[in-house]
Amino acid sequence: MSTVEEESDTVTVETVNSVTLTQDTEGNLILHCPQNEADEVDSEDSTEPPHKRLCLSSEDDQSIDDSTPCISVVAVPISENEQSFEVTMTATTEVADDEINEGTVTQIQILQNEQLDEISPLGSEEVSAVSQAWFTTKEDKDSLTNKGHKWKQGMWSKEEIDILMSNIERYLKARGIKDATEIIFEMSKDERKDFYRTIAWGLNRPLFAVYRRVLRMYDDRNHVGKYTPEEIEKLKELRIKHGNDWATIGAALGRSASSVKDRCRLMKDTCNTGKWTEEEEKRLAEVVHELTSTEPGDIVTQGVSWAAVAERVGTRSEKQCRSKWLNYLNWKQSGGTEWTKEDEINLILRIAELEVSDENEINWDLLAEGWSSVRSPQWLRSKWWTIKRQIANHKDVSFPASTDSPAAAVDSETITLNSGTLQTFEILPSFHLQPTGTPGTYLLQTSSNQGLPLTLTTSPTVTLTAAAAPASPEQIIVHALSPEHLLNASDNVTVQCHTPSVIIRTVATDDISSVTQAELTVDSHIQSTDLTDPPTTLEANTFPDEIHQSKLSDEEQSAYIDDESTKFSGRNSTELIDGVMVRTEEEISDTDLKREEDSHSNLTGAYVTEDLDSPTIEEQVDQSAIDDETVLIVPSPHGFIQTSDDIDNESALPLTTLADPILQHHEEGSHIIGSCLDSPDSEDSKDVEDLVSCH
DNA sequence: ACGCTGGGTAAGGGTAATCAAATATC
DNA sequence: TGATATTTGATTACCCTTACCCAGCG
Repeated sequence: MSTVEEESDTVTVETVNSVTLTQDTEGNLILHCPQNEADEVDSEDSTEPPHKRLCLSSEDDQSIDDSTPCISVVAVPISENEQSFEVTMTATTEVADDEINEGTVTQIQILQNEQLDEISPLGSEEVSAVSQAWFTTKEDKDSLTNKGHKWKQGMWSKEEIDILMSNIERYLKARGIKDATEIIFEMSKDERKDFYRTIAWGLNRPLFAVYRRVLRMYDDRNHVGKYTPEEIEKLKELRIKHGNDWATIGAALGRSASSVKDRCRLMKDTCNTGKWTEEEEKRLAEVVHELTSTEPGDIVTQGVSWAAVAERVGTRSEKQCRSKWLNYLNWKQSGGTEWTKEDEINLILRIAELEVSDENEINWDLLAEGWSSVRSPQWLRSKWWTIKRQIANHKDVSFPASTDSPAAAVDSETITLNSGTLQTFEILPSFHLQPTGTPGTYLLQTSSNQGLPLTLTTSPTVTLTAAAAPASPEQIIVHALSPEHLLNASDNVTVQCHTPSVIIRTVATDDISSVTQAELTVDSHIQSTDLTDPPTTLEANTFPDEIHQSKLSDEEQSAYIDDESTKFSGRNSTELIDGVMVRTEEEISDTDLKREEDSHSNLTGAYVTEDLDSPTIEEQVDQSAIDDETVLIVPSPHGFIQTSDDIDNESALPLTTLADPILQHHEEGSHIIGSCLDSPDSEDSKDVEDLVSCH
């Protein structure tokens, strides 16, 4: 506990650890802490620089939570021998000032590095050490590496940029500076002392990486866009005049040095453009193999000096050579096969199986290994990106969902299918399943600021989320359709999911008391599906009773089960109907075809086909009832299909916690929400492939 | 003189977005 | 068969790391 006294330009805060906080005339808060006392809480090897973090907490000691202002500062010894260290708390001035001005009692804790883990998302000793190191030399890097430090490389994630921007913002605020460019481009090194170090906090990147990024971000000569023919001409002249003095050339062109440097790399007097001739390709292959000491037919994706290759090829730039080789020629020469839809699905599944928390963790080399239709790891990565880009909100969706939330949280991957074609794939944040009181019935809830986990774009789209929460006894797959998709069912939509059995039914508005709710109904006592046996059959008689049927379309419904396959089948083929149709599809493998033959044999085939005499969606859902909801009901693999009673809307409904965010995000109105429960104990269930068609 | 700090530069491997040509589909 | 949509190849603006350099300072 500490008391605060306020002075004209200096604030001193005494703490239990006798830490002294002062504010200088520039508004910086400076912490003074006797070394011996710091040692009490810092048992670190004294050879390690003291990286401490201050935590301000209110008197009621809410400990460390979101409501508690936490601050990050670097504690740097004033000198090796002095018994104190000094900290500049630029990032937290506002919080500190508030506390101080209000005269509240503030507690300052000095946490050891280990403790930082508890309060900082990225906080760890490694993070501190890395983000405060410039890495000037190879030795610096090796030294940190040898100490077990690791740091992030590659493209900056949105989260990292957010942290950086936030750090900069707080730095500016603390010093009353309006524009960061003042610091970056106008201040002297001395004036901006500690700027980069301060804003690097919380980032697991070396200081020079932060420095680079900040320079790029705030350099208005960067991001200027495409070079005009005039600029190119001028660039050529300047290049002759100034050689590799990129800074000078850039200044003359109003471009950043790196921009003009990069542009010059693309301009080679002898460069051809357009289609490669056979002769060029031949030469490229020869040069690559020669320079890498490999043989024709070998797969070469790394360790190639493209500048050297381009030099020898003569008619192409290094970029052109690299692109041609990695995206075509090497694959062609080594007997690669064509990329198919199955490959695409396979890619999605393989990535899902990796269960990596960050896309950057994906080892594309490993993933591409032995995959004949993959042209190169780099190519595969871009393929993945292409798939992702097809999702409208892919930029807003973080890669993985964390799985360590309570049982009700389900991590999901989403696959969007459009008109029978696999369109997109993404992994979404957690969903929350809430028991409704009706056994086997859950509510699906998305996190507060998360949009509907469904990609409902201009064309009929079904999004399917495949749950992968190991802790959840019943995994869930959800997909949805906008009402338009049902009403304008001129397109076929097929959803494939990894569950042993799927049954879809629709529920009219009247059946649902709240239009803002989405209901997932799961019945666990229906017929059990033996996933260990190849084609498993879902019995037709397990299908919903009159109530269900009244909500189902006239069309046949079927569920397809394939426990052998770990892949999604490629395409679909569904004819359209009015309403909702559940139907088995099969298209790729012989096995599938065989099952198709058995589709009407409920007990032996992989399919369950049912003819339901029910109104069509069009009949049930009129425009005035746009908020109607359609529920897809999917039985647990080990369970049974729910009876009509179970699915009774009245029993299932009063569920108000769900869906508002979903529906609000999608004004189209009603959606079909379906769930597939995956068996908790069966790995096989993951290998099950279901095809459900909705029309 | 030397090591450290805090930058700074050039080179080049790489990514992601866009454009255009080729091909498929309606 | 022609229009349109989709796929694929090529291009390019921009990003990031590596390796090296340098001035100022204690």
